[in-house]
Amino acid sequence: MVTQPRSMSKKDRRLESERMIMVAAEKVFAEAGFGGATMQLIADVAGLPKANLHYYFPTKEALYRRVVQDIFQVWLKAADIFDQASGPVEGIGAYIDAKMEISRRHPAGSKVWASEVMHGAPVIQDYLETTLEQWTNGRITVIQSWIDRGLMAPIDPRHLLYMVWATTQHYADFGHQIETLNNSEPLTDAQWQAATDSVKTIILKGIGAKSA
Amino acid sequence: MVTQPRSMSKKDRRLESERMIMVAAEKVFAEAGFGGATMQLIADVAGLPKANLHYYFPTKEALYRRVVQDIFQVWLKAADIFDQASGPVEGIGAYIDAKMEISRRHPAGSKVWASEVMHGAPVIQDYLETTLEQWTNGRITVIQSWIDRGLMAPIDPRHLLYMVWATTQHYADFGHQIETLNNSEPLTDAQWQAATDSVKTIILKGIGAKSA
DNA sequence: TCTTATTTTGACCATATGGTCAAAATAAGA
DNA sequence: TCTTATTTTGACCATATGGTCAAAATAAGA
Repeated sequence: MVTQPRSMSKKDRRLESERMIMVAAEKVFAEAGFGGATMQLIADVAGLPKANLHYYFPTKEALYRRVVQDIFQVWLKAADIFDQASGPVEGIGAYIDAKMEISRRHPAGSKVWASEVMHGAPVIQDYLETTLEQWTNGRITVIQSWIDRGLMAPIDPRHLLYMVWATTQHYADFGHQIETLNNSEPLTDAQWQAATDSVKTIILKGIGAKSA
Repeated sequence: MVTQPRSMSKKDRRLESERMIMVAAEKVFAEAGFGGATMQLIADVAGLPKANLHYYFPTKEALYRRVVQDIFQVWLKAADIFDQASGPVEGIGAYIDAKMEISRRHPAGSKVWASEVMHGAPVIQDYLETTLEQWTNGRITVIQSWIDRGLMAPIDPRHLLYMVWATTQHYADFGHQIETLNNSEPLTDAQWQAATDSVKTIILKGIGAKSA
């Protein structure tokens, strides 16, 4: 099946077209913002006529909404690591690893998310109030239990979470600035590793984390 | 002079109009992004007819450019504190204080800056390559000297700076998310203080900072 | 008071953009 | 092979938006 797939099934075409559009949309929304993105540009990037986008996604906003929801899922998944950890060194360490990896692999998604929140979360406000709040409270409980067991210093778990989010996402959202300050070169594997190590070292030491 | 200033001098009118427009523009650009902002909305917020904006600022882009440049100046100024410090506890501590204060007082400015950088810095790329790079290298030298004098652990100064930027600006850029997770209430004075303290505690402890 | 330079403003224009529509193409099933 | 349901696409439309312009208003100076 290496040569021409010639004709795909209707179902496959649909899935493939939707995927092409979503990928293109994520990229364009990240680079231009919701207001600056045009359906025509997304269509060009996806390699489809503009009218076709409107066949799959009724409006620009509906397409944007789907992109943001997708990103939120990736974001949540990375958080699972937290729970199966025995203590802060493992849990927060692994969470930082996962979030740095996402920043590296999905910078566009991170930017779309940042942009959405910065503009007051017009589209995912309900997610913030439900899913995100629950997730956050759950993690706060876990961190608090580590504090209670003497596995880390009595830091406000909330601000610790914000610091992890801020720092890891910064490498995606402000990637352009970081690249410019790196002689306009993308970070190498080694530099990403050094960045991740620095972040982990400072935070884990900063909260006095002990292995369980 | 408490009552009607009735007629202002031409010079004053010019200055006041420009100021009104800049303030309105910062707000609207922060809330809607460059692409989503309209000259009409900026005019409405400024309380002036749209045609008047174009008398003072030839194009939307020129107005945006001025807003971004203004923000960059505030940003740079906060950094002066760094130099007159005797060691990391004082220098980085004061820098975090200053940046948290900016996040609190000028959230719109911070958002415009974040948005500009996220979209590849189309307007202030030259500043990133010149002023920002020089400032960064200068501060790296200072931090390195602290490390050499044994006043802090051998952390890569670059990643330390990124962490400070990321964390402090997060409280402005993601202020909406933080507010949502705070029962949809803005942070109180005490909460801002607690946030600032948390950030300072974790980072200063994380880099093993010693008073000079 | 009169003239001039600057500032303000409503009306207007060209263009870009989100979205629609109907005809053509194509896969699925009879 | 033939019919039907789904998908694709070029052409088109209404509207929003950045920007222009000339007339009116206003402050500065003679």
